[in-house]
Amino acid sequence: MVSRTGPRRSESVRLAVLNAADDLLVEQGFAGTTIEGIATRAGVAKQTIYRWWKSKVDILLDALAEDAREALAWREPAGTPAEDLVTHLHRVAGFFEEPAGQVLRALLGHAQLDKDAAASLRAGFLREQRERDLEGLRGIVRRHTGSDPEEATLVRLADLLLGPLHYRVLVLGEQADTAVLDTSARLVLELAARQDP
Amino acid sequence: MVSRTGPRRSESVRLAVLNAADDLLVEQGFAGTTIEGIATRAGVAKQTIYRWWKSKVDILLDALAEDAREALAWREPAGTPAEDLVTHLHRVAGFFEEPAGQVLRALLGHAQLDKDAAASLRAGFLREQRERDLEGLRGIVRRHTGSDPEEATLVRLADLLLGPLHYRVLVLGEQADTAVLDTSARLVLELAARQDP
Amino acid sequence: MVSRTGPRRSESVRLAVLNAADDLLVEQGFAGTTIEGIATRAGVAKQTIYRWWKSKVDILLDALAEDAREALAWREPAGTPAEDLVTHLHRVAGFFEEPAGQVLRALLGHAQLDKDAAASLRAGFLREQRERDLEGLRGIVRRHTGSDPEEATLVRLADLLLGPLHYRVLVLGEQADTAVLDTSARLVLELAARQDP
Amino acid sequence: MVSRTGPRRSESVRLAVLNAADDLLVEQGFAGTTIEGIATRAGVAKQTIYRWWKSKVDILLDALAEDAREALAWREPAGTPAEDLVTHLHRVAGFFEEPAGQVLRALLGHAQLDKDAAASLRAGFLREQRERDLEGLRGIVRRHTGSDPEEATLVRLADLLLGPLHYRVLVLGEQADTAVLDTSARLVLELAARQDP
DNA sequence: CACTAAACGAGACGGTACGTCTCGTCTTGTG
DNA sequence: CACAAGACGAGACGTACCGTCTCGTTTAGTG
Repeated sequence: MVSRTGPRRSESVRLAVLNAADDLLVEQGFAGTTIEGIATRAGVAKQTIYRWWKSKVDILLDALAEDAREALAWREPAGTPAEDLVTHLHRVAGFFEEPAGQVLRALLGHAQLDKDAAASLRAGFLREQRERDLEGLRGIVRRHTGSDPEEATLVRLADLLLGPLHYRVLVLGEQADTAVLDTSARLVLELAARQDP
Repeated sequence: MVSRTGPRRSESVRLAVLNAADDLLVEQGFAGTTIEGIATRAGVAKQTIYRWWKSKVDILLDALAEDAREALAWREPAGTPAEDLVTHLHRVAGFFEEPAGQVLRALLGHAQLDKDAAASLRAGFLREQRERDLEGLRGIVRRHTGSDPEEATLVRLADLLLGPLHYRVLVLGEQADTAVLDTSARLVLELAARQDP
Repeated sequence: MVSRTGPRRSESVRLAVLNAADDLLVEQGFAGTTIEGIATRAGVAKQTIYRWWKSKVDILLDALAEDAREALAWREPAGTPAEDLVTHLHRVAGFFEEPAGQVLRALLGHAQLDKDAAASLRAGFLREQRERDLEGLRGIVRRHTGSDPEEATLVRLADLLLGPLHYRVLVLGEQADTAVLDTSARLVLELAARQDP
Repeated sequence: MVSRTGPRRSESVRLAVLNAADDLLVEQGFAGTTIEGIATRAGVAKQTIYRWWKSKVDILLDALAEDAREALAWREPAGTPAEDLVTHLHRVAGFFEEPAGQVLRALLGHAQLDKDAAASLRAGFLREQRERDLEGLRGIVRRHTGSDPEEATLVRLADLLLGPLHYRVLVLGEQADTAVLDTSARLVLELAARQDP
């Protein structure tokens, strides 16, 4: 006999918790986002939260997976490789202004403070996003040069492409401007064409 | 008459607190670095800490100022501009492995979680470091090309130089490798020479 | 539907707190009886104490109610009215030497220092004890004289009976001796018989 | 050589401290009367207070000595012994309503909580006041009966005289009314005349 | 249609750290 | 050298959440 008796996990509870966490993060910041607060706001018992999530970081990771995958996905070709690349970069930059982007920012920030949280984030969302980024960039380069770059080269191109943007946002705390995004994109394509970096 | 009567702020207390905070951050992480713990470790009363610092972040900012300025300074020319630039980048990358670098990492992480902390960090240490970086890079470019870059160009070059490194460390959580640092440095000098980006 | 869901107040916690408070008062005195100390000694969290009591005085009032009612009760007739009256007085005098008597002494003392505490003590324990005293004395007088005294007379008799005892203990800080207790008792019965004061 | 060099204890400081303590006790109660508060209100440094007094109780004892001696003194005969006795009792009852009476009440209350404070109070003010009371009562009895009472008798008479009053004020927290004071006084004189109690 | 059995709300509990308050001591410069 | 000013170590205050643990109630299958 396989199936259990009794009630199943309530999907409405799950969504209420994720939404409450998202809302609190935007309204109260990371420190103000407490399990106690999420429970109250979601109309849920603390025990119910602890039944399904290990910590508030775990909740936010869940919320992020729900929201960020699509927002940071590489889209189908819609113009020249250069245009598509710049468009993607701008989408990423814009993402950091949205609520879901705030969640990512908070998780990246918390990852600097907590090795376990860092491991979870990197083993899950960041690893997948890194794969999506490399795959997306590989497609752009292929369309631009007609051939696939080597893996090591691709990795370095991705760092050059995404590094300045993240540096502006995470370290300098400023929105990335068009100039720096355009430069990054142009450079990456130029280097890819040279087959040199 | 200018000078106050009564005892003055004790410098030994100040140093004991900064050291205790540094030590605890490395040993226990950011969450484990509590005011209570710092006070105990430093052999100091909590009230004394609250008299001089607003929060543990404030303490860490103070500790950072004490330790990081020199470590992240641009040195006098010692080789070709390219050599000096790569050397500097490696020094920055190495800094993140040191205790003081852990403090910076923690503060950058916490800045993603707390707007006030972000403002303090950016109004103080990061603004000064940004100035040092721009000034240092300006000197390198001048020696490399014989003339000063425009300010807007310089800013973009700095983002290209430092972005990939910080992206590797803060987002991907890996040490920056020689390949990516060399590429960043080489590219920046090439762009500076072209006077184009 | 009446009953709440969830866990109920733990009686064992309540008793542990009351006992810890009693013990600390005797061992450390009133100032040394801190909420922190009670919590530690009772093996209880501070928050648990604050959930059920407003202050340490509130705890001591609770402890007093638990212990003092019986000790200060008027007993069934066991001899002549005069004998019973003297016996009761000696029991009251002896009570001040016991731990529970120390609690009452402390609360009476603190009531001189804090109007709120005074109000709590008088609205609760002291009012009830006053009623018990008047009722007990009324019974003695009835047995002695064959009729009930007037209420105003009864009040004055109670003050004459209990005043010297409390004056010795609280003001002079000496144990009440047999002579003064006997005199008080004898006088009160004499006055009651005269139906005069 | 007797006299010291340098400044002497400042009498104005002494009075400022005593007044500040008195005022604070009336305005803020005993707990609100802190050394820190007294120092601020008196415009005096804490150290200066600790130089001359051991604690706030010590200050209040000092203030009491200044104010209460006269108020609780037995006056010269002005009428019949009975009249003088009742008058004195009313003066004592009234004293508890005055600021200086509040100080005595606070010190009596605190004496229930602190053995050291109790010892100081009883070794000083209370012992002297007890002597004044016995002496005063002895004079009244002598005038009333023509002879001196025995010492043991005198003590018991004093307890009967003052006990009900103090019981009303300190335990029941009510003002002593005329009826109880008159009864006490009348009884004491009657017993003295009988030469019996 | 009972009879399980788990999910859920509520919330008591032992803890830990928070930031504040006052204590009594010690230090420094002024009159 | 008394004094004002105030830094300092100490430690209790009352609060906020933590994560764990009962409780009764509700909701599905199972027999």
